[in-house]
Amino acid sequence: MAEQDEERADAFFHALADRTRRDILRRVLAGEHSVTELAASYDMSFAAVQKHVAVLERAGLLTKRRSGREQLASGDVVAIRSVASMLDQLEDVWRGRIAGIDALIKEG
Amino acid sequence: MAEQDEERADAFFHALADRTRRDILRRVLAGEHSVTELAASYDMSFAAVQKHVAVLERAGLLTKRRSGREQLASGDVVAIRSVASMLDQLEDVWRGRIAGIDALIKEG
DNA sequence: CCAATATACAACCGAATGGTTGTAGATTGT
DNA sequence: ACAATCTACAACCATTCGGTTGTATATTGG
Repeated sequence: MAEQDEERADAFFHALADRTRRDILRRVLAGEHSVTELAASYDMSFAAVQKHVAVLERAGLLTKRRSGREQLASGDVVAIRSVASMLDQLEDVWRGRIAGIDALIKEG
Repeated sequence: MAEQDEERADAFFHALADRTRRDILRRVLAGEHSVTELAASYDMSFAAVQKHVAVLERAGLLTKRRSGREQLASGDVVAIRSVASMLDQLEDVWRGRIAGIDALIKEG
């Protein structure tokens, strides 16, 4: 896998490795929400939530759109699909092992 | 999602958020490898690699089997599938939004 | 039995993470 | 114009992370 893909993978998985961020992602996948709206849902400071949103944005899992003084966040389902496809690639490696074993059995 | 699932998700995504660990996972998905064998592949101490293996093991992405003085590590494809299904659930949330929009359009 | 091998784990260290408070810049409504 | 609102970001702090070295414990081969 290319270096750039590894960096993307680092960012993706790191962003997903926090339950507050996963929860934020669920909300913004269901529909647009301003940062203030999101922050109201959690027992932590606005700044903390804003940082979580920024992590998700840097990872490309979420995009923001300005609307007046609000910043409306939206989940990016395409990015989520690309994380899923990384896992599929891991599965393919495993299938390769099985295929190898099958080949050995058939050869035997 | 239940508390226990969130903990599993934390462990899964955290384990996957490091490229050395993802690489180890690829190797042990392809076939069994001892910790020493794995350690030989990376430019870091044996102890560092052993810790990475331990993180993957705690997350349930890898299992070990003793063989003499060696510990043979093997990737668990079922665990990987369950990470993928967590992403599928996120996708479902997004589909719910689309379904909602479609409904609105049809109503309108 | 004993030396070599394979693993595990503790203690430590610098950097990153997840949280805080405080400050400052846009934008809006009156 | 100006007070209120929404957001961004810096500085700080405790904890976790990813690495190190060193030590201890099994297991094996000769």
